[in-house]
Formats: sequence, C-alpha cells, structure tokens
Amino acid sequence: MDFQKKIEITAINGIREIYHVEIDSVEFQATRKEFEGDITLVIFPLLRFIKGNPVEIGTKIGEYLKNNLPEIAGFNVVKGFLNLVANPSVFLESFKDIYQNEHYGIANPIEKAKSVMVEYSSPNTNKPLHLGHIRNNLLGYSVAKIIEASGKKVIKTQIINDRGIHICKSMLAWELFGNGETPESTGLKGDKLVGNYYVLFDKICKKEIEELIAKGKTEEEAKKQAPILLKAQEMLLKWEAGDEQVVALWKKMNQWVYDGFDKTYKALGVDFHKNYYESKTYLLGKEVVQEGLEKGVFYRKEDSSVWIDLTGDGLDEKIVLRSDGTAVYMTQDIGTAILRFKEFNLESLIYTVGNEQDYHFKVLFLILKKLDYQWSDHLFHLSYGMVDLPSGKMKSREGTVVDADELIEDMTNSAREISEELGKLENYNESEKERLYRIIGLGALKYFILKVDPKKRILFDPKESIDFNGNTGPFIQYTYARIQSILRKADFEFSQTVENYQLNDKEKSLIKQLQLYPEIIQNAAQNLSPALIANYTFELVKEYNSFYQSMPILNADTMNEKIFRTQLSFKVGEVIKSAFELLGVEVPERM
RNA sequence: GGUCACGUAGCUCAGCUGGAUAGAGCAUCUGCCUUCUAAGCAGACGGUCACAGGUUCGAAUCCUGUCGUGAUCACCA
Repeated sequence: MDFQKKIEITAINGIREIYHVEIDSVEFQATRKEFEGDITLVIFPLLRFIKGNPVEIGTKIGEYLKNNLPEIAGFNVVKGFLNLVANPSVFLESFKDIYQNEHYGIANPIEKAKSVMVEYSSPNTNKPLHLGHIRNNLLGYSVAKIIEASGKKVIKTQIINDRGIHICKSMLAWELFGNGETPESTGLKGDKLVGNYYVLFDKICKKEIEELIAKGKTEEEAKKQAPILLKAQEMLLKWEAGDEQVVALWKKMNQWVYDGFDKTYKALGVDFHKNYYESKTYLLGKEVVQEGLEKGVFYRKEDSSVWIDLTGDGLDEKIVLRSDGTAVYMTQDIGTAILRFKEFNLESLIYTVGNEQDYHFKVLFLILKKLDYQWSDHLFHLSYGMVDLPSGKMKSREGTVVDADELIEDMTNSAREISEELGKLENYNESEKERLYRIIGLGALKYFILKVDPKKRILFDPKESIDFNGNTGPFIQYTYARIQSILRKADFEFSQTVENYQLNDKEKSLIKQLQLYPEIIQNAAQNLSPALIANYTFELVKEYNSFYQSMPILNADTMNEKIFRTQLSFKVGEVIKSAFELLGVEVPERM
C-alpha cells in the first residue's frame, strides 16, 4: 500500500478516536521546500467537521500518526498545515521498488480492453506539411503514446483529404503548365512539386479575377467566373464521374505527395496504424441522414436541403445535405465516426484538430448524440492553438508557411553548429555525428512545441532560433548523456541493494520526484496533455543536475554511496528516456 | 452581434479539480571547469497574476461583469 494511503487511513481512524467524527478522506499536498517534512496534511477542510483551533487539531492528529505509524518519524504544524516527516526507510524502500521495476510508470495493458482511437495529421494532398502540421503530428503521436502508457490499447489513424476542388486545382495547374515534370525530373520532393502547382493555380486565378474586374464585373462575380476555376470545377465533376484520365492523373499526383509525406513523417518519427481516405469516405453518412430524417432529428427545407436545428442547445442550424443531395463535410464526419466504431472495438475516439474547428466538433458530437449513438459521450476533440508567425497566420498560398522539412533541417544544422563548437565528439564518425545532430535538433523542436499547453497558441518567430539551453529538449538530453557517461565509467557492480543507507536531502528530493512519474502519466493521459510530461521531466532533470553538481557519484567516499548514487542516476536516466519516448523524442548516449 | 478559448516577470511559459511568502527558462548581473560532460551548477535582479466586483477561514485558480487578443457562427473543407 502506498505511503499516502496509509497515512490517510490512520488519520481517519485517529479523527474517529479523538473527535468521534466520521470523515472519508483527508487532503494532502507535497510539503513546500521551505518547511521541514515530506508530506503535508491540510487541516483547514477538517474544520467543517471538527470545531477548534487548526494548530491544536493538527498537533493532535500529528501525535496520533506518530504513535500509530512507524513510518512517521516526526511532525510540525504551521498554521493549518500538518507537515509530516517520514522515516528515511520509507524512501529507501520506495526507491528499491522503483529501481527494480523495469517499466516503471508504465501501466500494464488491460486485457480485452477496448481501444482508444487517436486521429491526427489528416493532411490535404495538395501541399507540403508545415509547422502547423508539426504541432498536430507531435501532439497526436505523443497523446497516443501517453494513453498507451496509461494502460490502454491505441489505434493511431489519419484521414487523408485526398479529393475535392483544392486537389483539382494543383492537378489542373500541373496539367496546363507542368510540361510533364515529375519529382524525378526536377529532383523535388513530391509534395513540394504538387504544392508549387497549387500556388501557381492561385496566382493565375487571382490574375484572371483582376482581369474580369477590369472588364466591369463585380468582385463577387469575378471570383466565381475565373476561367481556370471553372475548369477545376469541371475536373472535379469528371473525377466524381470516374473519368479515366482524371483519375489516373489524380492517382499519380497523390502518389507523389504520399511519397513526400512519408519522408516527413519518418523524419518526425510519427506513424499510423490505419489510414482513411476521403475519396472513400466522402459519400458516407448519407443513409444516416435518411434515418435521422425518419427519427425527426433532421428536417427538410423547401429546397430539399436537410438541416438540424441546434438552437435549443445554444448552437445554430446546421446543414447536413445540400439541396442537390450531396454531402457536406459534416455528413462525412458523421458517417466516418460510425464506420470507425463499427470497424473497431472502440472505447473512445480522439480527434487532434486545431481549435478553429471547435464549433464543428461540438456540432458533430451533438448530432451523434441526438442520433442516439451510445458512444457519442466518448468522443473528444483534442483542440490545440494555432502556430502563428509574428506577421500573423501562416498561409500556404501566400508562401508565408514554415515548411516542415526545412524547419527540421534548420534545427539539425543548429545542433551541428553548437556541437562542433563544443567539440566533444572526437570518437564519433560522420554518420554517428549526423544522427546525433538530428536527435538533438528534433529534440529541441519537439520539446519546444510539446511543453506548451495544447490549447494555447504558439507564436513562432523564424528569426529567433529555438533555444538549446534552459528548459529545452537538449538540456534534458544532455543530462541523459551525462548519466550514460557515468554508467559507462562505473567499474563496479551496482545492482545489489544497499542497506542502512543515510539519505541526504538531494537524494531524497530525487526519489520524491521519481515517485511522481506514474501519476503524471495517468494525469497526462486524462488531460490529453504531453505538456505535463515535458514539465515533469524538466523538474526531474533540474533536481538531478543539482544532485550531480553537489556531490561525487563515482568518486564518493564509501562503496555504499557509490552504489546508491549510481543506482539513482541509472533510474533517473531510465525515466528520462521513458518520458521522452512518450513525447516522441530520442535521447543520445553522448553529446 | 452570438458563442468559445486565451490574458501570470522585459520575452517564452509552469502553477488553474481553491491552501503556506506566485515558480522556471531566456535576457541582464555575480561566482563555480587540476574531481564523474560548463548544452551544467549556485546566486542576484525582475510581479497590481488584464481590470472591477462576488463566493470563502483562504482566490492566479471558482462565479459575474468590463477591457484586450484570437478563433468561429458558409449549400467551404
């Protein structure tokens, strides 16, 4: 039984004996550094049940605990806070358990449990991935990892937006002006090549609109009548009709994009169990609309478009079928959600999508609830803030995006510069060095993004490079590398249990920090927040560095000290590695 | 205009299921490499927790209002 639980039960018994009052829980918090003690029982909430002076009450409970729990060595009361001092053996025992647990913090998977599906990335196949996608990918991947570590099965998925007018735009521009260019002929990454034609389309379209306006059309008319746009719409119709040539072009260009995405995903270190494609799902949901009409959840307007009225729930009316009978985005999302719960034995479904779609998901979940799907309460929108530039929103058509591949490359280069300057890698060959630079560069990038609470927006200034000192990925990686260096140099056996060890304050703080890890994972899973893992790891590493700097490990006076401190270092290293795995960040053996 | 999110040190962020004197990193300044990696450590400086009310023994945290920022409210996706 864990320490806190033991104290709680004993305290409840004590309160019953002393005050003849029955309570079912007491409140704890970690003792603040400036006070003596290891855990603090907060007395204030008890005042509702026990009348009296908080200091007096605290003292009585403190005495009771000291007399009835061998683990409690002493106590002090400050205002309404009962600070309990634990017997040092509590920490030694606790560390022994932690040390021997190879997968410390990671919960065992529950047998026969349903799966949690995490959707993330979900790109359009008409342009390359940018910094916004990076945040999405890192968040989704990390949350999936964290949920897995909390003891659940996870299915990672994405739905690829591979059809629609925007896809036809890049196809058309390539057909008209591409001269048969291919990724091979140009040496360009496929997604970049296709993206260029998307931008080209937009340029031409804008020019045509201007010309139409010059000829006296209104802006509104011009926007609808640009010849190239009409051609794109024609192409979309052909695609929907299954026109052989259009479909062949679509397949070819999409494949270029997929090849490009694969490289970016690989560089980012993210992956998926299953891909959905919009070209296969965009017709889903129409029968459900039929059913919903019969149930009276939806209604039909005179122009035969179908709607749902959500004004009773504080939302608006929302269209689910156009007057021509075609589906909208919402329809498809309804159908896809149903499909997923049919295909897999899902406990819940998490959508990693930017906060600009908060409203969309609110409506989607509500519609599914009104359609009476039991699982509609288990749908979550992992909503995250946009990544903005100092100049505002990133816009791929205006070329103001931070390209994902370029950013990864830049970060790797920064890592290279810093490493070369420090010059600690004499024994590394070139390929080992390159691998390391990538680990560090990506570590900086990923940590930079994941340490921020998902719902907050991130301001990214390309002119200010991402830091490598302080609260950063490389800082934590560096600590890991230092620990590995110690372990390499330890020329003695250190796996045996150390008896009668006298813990000092730094060692004790470190153990306390290690104790928190399992709870942090559960918490992060609950809140879908990798930031909690990142911040925890930072605290752990700070604590370790302070320990490392203030006393010898391998050069300690006694063998017991050498062994215990090496064990402690080893375990901190393992937890750093484990926590960083949850963030999708690698750790280096040296740096 | 309605709805939602955010507002904490010069900058970037923790803390938010109410608890003790609001914490880190960057930047600025002081020290520490003849001992295990100085991408480090120890310290100094820096605050009207946007503002105003309220609830409470206790509010950065909960409630209301105001201001500021962003998003959203398409027969777009």
